[in-house]
Amino acid sequence: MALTLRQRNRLAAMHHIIETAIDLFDEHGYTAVTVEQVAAAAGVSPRTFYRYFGTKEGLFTTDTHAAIGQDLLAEQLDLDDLPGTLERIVASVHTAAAPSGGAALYTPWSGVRYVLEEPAVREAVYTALDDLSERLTAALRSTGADPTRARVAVRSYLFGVYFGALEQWHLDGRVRPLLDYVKEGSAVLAGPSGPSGSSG
Amino acid sequence: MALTLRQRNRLAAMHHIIETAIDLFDEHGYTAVTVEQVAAAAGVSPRTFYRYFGTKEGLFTTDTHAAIGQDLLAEQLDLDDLPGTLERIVASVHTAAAPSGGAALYTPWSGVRYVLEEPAVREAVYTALDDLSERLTAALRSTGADPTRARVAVRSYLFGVYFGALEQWHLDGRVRPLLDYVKEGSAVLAGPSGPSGSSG
DNA sequence: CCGCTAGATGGCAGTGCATGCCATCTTGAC
DNA sequence: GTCAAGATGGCATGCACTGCCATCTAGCGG
Repeated sequence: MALTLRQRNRLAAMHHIIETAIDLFDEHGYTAVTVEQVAAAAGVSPRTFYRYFGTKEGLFTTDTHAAIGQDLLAEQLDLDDLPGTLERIVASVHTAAAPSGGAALYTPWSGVRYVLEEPAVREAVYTALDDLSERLTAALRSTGADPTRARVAVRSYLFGVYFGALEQWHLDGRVRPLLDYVKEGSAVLAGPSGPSGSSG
Repeated sequence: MALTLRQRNRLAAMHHIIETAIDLFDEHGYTAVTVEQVAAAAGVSPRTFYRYFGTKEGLFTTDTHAAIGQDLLAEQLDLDDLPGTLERIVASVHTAAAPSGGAALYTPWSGVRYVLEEPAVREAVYTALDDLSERLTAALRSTGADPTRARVAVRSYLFGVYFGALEQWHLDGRVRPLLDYVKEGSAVLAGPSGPSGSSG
């Protein structure tokens, strides 16, 4: 591992705070639980909480394994095939969340409910998607793509296909695989008749 | 007019507060100006400011002519032709903002800079788009459209085409008409080859 | 084993956003 | 003129978040 002891302790503490916070949220509701209460329950000071996550919503938007996440994205990214990239990443995260052999390092689905149902968290996630959009748009433009086309395509896949599929998957009770929704969403944009709603 | 005296006074006061606020923002910056300062400069109490706009960012997301806005949307809305709907609304707002004969009731472009450049405002606008997405998705579903297809299509047009076009238009210095960007954005989604970035 | 340096943490005070409550004032109907 | 309803202001409060400084700990060299 390329992480020092301090870095590993930090990540462990962050995961502990996240799990403690979600337990409190499940019991009392997101808005009713204060950052001070989360920090106290997790055994850290509020000041440290803010140093870790920046904001209360940062619990859901901070990439707690930034190194891994960056590697995964860089590894799967294909700017000429955005739907394929999205599907591969969703597939990777999904298998990682349901491990068959090793221990799950991190279960990213425990907080999805708050991402979709809590307005403040949802808002923060939009900002995170916004940041990612900007980076991907810049990357796509560096390959020679038209600025407007690049911007619209990236944003449509992230805010439209990805977030839309995630929400519909959640609303439907998480029965069918998320990947099915992502594929159907990609088909909406790539379909020969365009994304007009008249073909439902 | 269908508005009572109280309603007209309220709208006039809101417009006055908005203009006062933007003047202060232009001079000192958005974050450096407090709600208390805006309220004092506009001659109202902070409590009234919050009753009008809900939040500081509500200055940019509150529809100050809700009745007119709703009429416009309902009038132009065609669920079978989302790109056409978007283009007609953009065209309407643009002509309203550059009046040739009568006086401009409202200039919606004075605050666009903050919508795109100020993170807190941008975030709030995302939530406003999110609300609109939900309403349009519900309307589209009521026509028999597939849930996932409806959700992805609406969100792609609002977050991808509309917001993306607005941002690129702003980044390019607002030289070409916004409508051009919207049309190009719509073409990205409706194009025969799909929204992949390889055709730039 | 002992200090030293740098980074991490905690405590504290302060600011600003936002809301609830109640008193006061204005509007508009009778 | 009277009265109810609505709009406004002032006050108190809670919570998110930040800057500042003191303290503690990890990790390294002697």
